[in-house]
Amino acid sequence: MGSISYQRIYAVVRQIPEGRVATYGQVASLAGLAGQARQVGYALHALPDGTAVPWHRVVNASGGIRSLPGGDLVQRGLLEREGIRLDPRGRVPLARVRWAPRRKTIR
DNA sequence: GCAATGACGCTCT
DNA sequence: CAGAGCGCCATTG
Repeated sequence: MGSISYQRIYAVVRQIPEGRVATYGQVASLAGLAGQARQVGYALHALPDGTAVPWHRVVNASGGIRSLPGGDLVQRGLLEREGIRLDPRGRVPLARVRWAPRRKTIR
């Protein structure tokens, strides 16, 4: 792993429970990187496959998915498998599945 | 060390 | 609702 920031981000993402999602900005704040939503995306992009980090539970502020070309389909599938139905426009209903952090994270 | 890049976010048009 | 512009800053060449 390249940097400590990445570890902070992974630590937060790893705490997102099944059936729930968080936005990049949200993760950034929880990781102590408020305003650096980009870094979160960057970190997840560099995330090696097979890691215990539920990267698919992280979406952008609009509930939309982007990720890699074609990778968005994978993420969509993983989310639906957790019971998260996507909107007609292919977006996550944040109003219902947005993860509410337990105080200091880590329960 | 500098310049370009980027799984984003927010505001204005 | 779509597009454009600006901010924020670690990682990379």
